[in-house]
Amino acid sequence: MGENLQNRLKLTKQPPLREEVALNLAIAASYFSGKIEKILGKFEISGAQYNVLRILKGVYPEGHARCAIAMRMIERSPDITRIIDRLEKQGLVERIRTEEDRRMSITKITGKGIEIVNKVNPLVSIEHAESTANLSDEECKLLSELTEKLYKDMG
Amino acid sequence: MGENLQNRLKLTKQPPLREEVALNLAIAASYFSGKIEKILGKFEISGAQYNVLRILKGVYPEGHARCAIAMRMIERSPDITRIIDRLEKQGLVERIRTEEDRRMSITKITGKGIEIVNKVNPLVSIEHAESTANLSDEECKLLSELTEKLYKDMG
DNA sequence: TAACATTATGTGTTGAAACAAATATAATAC
DNA sequence: GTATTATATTTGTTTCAACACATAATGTTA
Repeated sequence: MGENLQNRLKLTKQPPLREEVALNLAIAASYFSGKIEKILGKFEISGAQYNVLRILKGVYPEGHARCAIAMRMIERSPDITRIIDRLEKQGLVERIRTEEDRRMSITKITGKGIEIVNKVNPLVSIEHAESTANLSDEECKLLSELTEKLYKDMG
Repeated sequence: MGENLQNRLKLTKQPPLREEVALNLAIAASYFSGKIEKILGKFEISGAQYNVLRILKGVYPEGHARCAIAMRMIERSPDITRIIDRLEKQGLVERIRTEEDRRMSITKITGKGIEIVNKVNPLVSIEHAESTANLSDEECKLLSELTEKLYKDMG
């Protein structure tokens, strides 16, 4: 067992290899998201909200239906409606009802929403660079490949 | 960019290397925790609760103070008290007030708690093995080392 | 075209997380 | 030995997430 895991969780006995990976992955990811949420807190948006804004900015000036957003979320959330509700209340997105399919409500990012993402993105980039400073480019690529392999054929 | 990431998030342009790592890490970890929480749901406990039980089982028949538990959590939670409240209500842990330091409340896992962990652990092990089936032992070790490097010198 | 299934979103409710402030005890400094 | 500071936990409050169910529109099929 690595000494970092040992220090972090104060484990007394060596966990099986495939449990150790899972633990390390969870710790690393939680560490990352904590850093990012701290940045987002300054702008009074949550990680989930930022995720939605990031997705909508990608298709601006078009919008996305709720289910299209749900598919693209990093952490899948069953309750996009409420996340959009809050973003709408803050004036960061707007809902549009289309005539083609009146079930759908298309959500579009507003100018104010774009502005926030434009302010947040560089800070997030810097944080990512700093958080991964212990890894070389080669190691980053390797880590990307290994994690992608993990979720490859999962629903 | 790997095609798995491409498929999962439907990205149109290549993100910078160090953002790609962060995305992949978050997706993989979320995938893992989703699988585990599905198992835990059958026993009506949350991931955080299981985490506490796992920690307390490690020191049984002794217990831990609240802050000792907090330090050992995989995802750091500012609100262990409430998690313990709920576990206590379910009869899975008990609180003991020690005479040495009357500020502290020592939490100990009960027999019923141990029973649940003993039922859950094998299922979690199997899930971990299945979830990492795409990786060889060597790749698992590598992934462990890389993720440990990430959170190494972080608070 | 009426009936049924499917898809897309919204609502109601309950339980849990986040953050700040409060309480209680212990350790330290003077 | 009292005042101050630090530590350990709990409580209050507000916001957020999860789950099931409800509503509405579309698609499909006899």
